[in-house]
Amino acid sequence: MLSERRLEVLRAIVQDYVGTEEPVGSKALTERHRLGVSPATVRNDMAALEEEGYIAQPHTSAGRIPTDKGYRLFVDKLAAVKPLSSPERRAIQNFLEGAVDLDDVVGRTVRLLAQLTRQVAVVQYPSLTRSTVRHVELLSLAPARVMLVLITDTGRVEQRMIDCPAPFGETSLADLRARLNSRVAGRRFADVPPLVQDLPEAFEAEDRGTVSTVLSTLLETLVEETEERLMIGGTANLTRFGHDFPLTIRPVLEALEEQVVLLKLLGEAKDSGMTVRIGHENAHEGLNSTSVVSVGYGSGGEAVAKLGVVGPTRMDYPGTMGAVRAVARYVGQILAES
Amino acid sequence: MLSERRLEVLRAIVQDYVGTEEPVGSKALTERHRLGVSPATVRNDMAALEEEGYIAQPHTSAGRIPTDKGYRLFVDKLAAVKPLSSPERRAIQNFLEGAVDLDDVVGRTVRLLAQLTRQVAVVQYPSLTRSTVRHVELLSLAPARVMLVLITDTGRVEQRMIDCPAPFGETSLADLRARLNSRVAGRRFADVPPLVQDLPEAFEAEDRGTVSTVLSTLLETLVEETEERLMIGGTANLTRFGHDFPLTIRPVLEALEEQVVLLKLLGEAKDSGMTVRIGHENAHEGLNSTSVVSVGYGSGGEAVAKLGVVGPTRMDYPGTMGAVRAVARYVGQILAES
DNA sequence: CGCTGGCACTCACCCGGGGTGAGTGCCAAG
DNA sequence: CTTGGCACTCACCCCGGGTGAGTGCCAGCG
Repeated sequence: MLSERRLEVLRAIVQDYVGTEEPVGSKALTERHRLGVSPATVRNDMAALEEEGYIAQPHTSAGRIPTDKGYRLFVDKLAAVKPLSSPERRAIQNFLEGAVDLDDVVGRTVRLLAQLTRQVAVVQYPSLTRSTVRHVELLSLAPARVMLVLITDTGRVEQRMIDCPAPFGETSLADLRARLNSRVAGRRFADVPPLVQDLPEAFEAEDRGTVSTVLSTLLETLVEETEERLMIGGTANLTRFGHDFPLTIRPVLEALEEQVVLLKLLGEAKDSGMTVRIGHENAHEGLNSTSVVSVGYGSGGEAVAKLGVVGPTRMDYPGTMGAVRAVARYVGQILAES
Repeated sequence: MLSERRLEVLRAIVQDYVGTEEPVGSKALTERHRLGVSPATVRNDMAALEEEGYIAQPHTSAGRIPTDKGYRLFVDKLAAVKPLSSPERRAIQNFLEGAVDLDDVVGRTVRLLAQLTRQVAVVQYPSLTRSTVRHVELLSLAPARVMLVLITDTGRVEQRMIDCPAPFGETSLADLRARLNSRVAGRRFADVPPLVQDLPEAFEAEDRGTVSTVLSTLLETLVEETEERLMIGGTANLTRFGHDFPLTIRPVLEALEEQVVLLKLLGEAKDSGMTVRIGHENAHEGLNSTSVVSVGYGSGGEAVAKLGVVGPTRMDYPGTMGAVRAVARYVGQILAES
């Protein structure tokens, strides 16, 4: 177990390194932090910390920098989430309140988060699995061609084109539309399948094939669209990454272009509470020198999606966590109101 | 007027510089191109080209690099668009044919273009202005609340929530829906306004307010959504930009995040044929060291949107132009089929 | 036993200088 | 107009010494 002071030394190292981006030495530490001990003592502590793997030196006779393990200890034990100032909070609220539709909410959120943290922001669209159906619409575009439109309570609209096995009359269509809506409107996606299972039986034999096709398309949509979309922003902040750009930044940009990777990234995070994944804790190789701070957000008490930021492992964790948490809360509020 | 040979020298300089990314000198030129003259002669030509502003030297006693003006002359007079090889063409077609919906088409196109050109690709969603209305749907969500859904021939769906000034019955709604569709279905957006102007007159006095509201919302949607969306990809290719990254890449990333900037960028391009904007020809400051190659694409003979790539002024123009043109053609085909 | 000051050592970083070579401009001759 | 020759420039590379921040170790002190 590390002594109290050694933890204090680690905290000081992390703070200084995050500020200066340069390896920090024993003398500088004692000057900038009131540790109450001499550089020599700090050196001993540093040797111990290095022994335990919390810090490392880039080359002999240079200062120390925190390792992933060091950052991990820092965020777990040493860092308090830093709340935002009240002007900042007001700014957030004002900025988000101007949104006119879901795309706009997500767009504003991503820009806001990128600006607040000065890092890359990632915001997942509210997920459909936990959403409810607001309305299902069926349109006849041709005798044997129907368009299915699904509207969710989060304001998302999905459409599908359906080729029917047999011509389908306007009256049958209206009938199906009415029955469908009375059964599924207001229901959660996951609850829909059993509710519509027996619907074909209510129709004439000649229409049953079409009804089944429509239903299976609907269920498909519910499942497929659980594969969520997301928006990213603030990639320009990657240029503040380090001095050794090309090699560092490239894999990150590549990873950020793969929505699949990002979705997996957010998916790996805990469903409730804030998650911080540091450096090599991220499965994706390109993100081994980045940290991901993410949190769920939602309109009610329940989280419907996640948002977060991606930045260098050398980031201001307390500040970033504070910003992420605050933004998530306000977005939740906005969604609940609309 | 520049002599034939001097133009040839300029072409050689552009080609070599694009290949090596290093200033090119007189001796290297004569060695790599069969110009039939000595380095000394080339030096004279280079001096003349520099005098005219087509090339410049980064510092005294270094080779020359083309200026924006030099590239301009190159693409206007000296470069032939390079057609793709037939395996490439087949690959394009195969890749695009797998698309399942509009988002997918655009997504695939952007990835394809980024990969082919190894640059940043920008693809605009098919625009609504030149599209036609496939169907307008009205849904009653509450007595005085209607949802308007607009479906276009390119497969795009837009929805708007409308608060009615007075309750609106199902029968009136059905009536309006029918009249609306019979008038506007199949029409181009721009032609819609005069066609619906007199519609309120066909309704009872109590419903006229609502009908007007619905109509104005529809017209608003047509106009507003002319503000087009777009998708970008291949930003990781920016890392191949130059050796002096941070300063070059940052403004470009910033510009790429602003959809408005990109839309303006594509908007400035000619409506028909390929447009190449080189370096300072781009209004936006952040893109002063980039070139933009763009072209319109569409399902019929007419262009409904644009796509293009953004890359360093030092790019392979013939190859890039060939790829852009080919992709635009195939996307047009795909859109026409669906 | 832990803290402290002292001390020798390491090593990245910062010059300054000579050498090298690619490239240039100019000129006189073909 | 082209060409070979020539002197000149200057970015780049490499080398070597000086500097300073930082380290590890150790002996002494509370």
